[in-house]
Amino acid sequence: MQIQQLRAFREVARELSFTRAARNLHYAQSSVTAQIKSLEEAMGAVLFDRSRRQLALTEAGLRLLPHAERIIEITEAAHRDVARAKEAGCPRPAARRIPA
Amino acid sequence: MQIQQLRAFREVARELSFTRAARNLHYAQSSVTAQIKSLEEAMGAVLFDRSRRQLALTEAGLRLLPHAERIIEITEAAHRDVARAKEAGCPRPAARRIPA
DNA sequence: TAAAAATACTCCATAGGTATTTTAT
DNA sequence: ATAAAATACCTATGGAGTATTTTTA
Repeated sequence: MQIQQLRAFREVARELSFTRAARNLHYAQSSVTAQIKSLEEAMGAVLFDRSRRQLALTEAGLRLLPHAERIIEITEAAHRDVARAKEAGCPRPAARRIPA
Repeated sequence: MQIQQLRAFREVARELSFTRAARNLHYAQSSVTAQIKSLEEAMGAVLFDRSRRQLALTEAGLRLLPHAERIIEITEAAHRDVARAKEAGCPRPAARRIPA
């Protein structure tokens, strides 16, 4: 499971379209297809029902989605927090006491 | 930022040793070094203070760690939840209505 | 017919390994 | 002198693209 794949997954889930998701994320359509397929293999489950015209999340996909969103949120928070470490004065990293 | 890198990062943070982390995760030492370096580039910050004998987390590393742990936890929860979708009866995925 | 997804293929980047060198005690 | 981390190097896998085919309405 990769964060990048989760972002593609979330976008496809939102758009219910591989093609539109690809456009939004600046990927080729085939690349999004490959990312979802790879994610499905990692999860051991099919995430989208492709059998009808209108794409739909499967049970497994529905279960994965909130976790994917949470992970993406946390990665963003992590980036923000780490970026803030640069502003904050931290003269000697090793000298810091670890907050409980 | 990749989940795999976060796992390596967490292990190095725990062991305060690239070598031991590599052993624990069944990687070559150079591979862990590369993963951390790549993560550091992704985060735009040095995560470990390598200047002394005893490895230590930097300010940025300290800030990243709880996020890394959280993300790893969620990936595990995601796997569990998706796996449970297989036991649970889900007769026709497409028939499900998407919860608002 | 027309759209969207899947597939075939190509290319290149990079992940991981082994072996070696550098560094810090 | 000795651990440990960094580096050099090599290989193979896979990620991303273009072009094409298949599928479904």
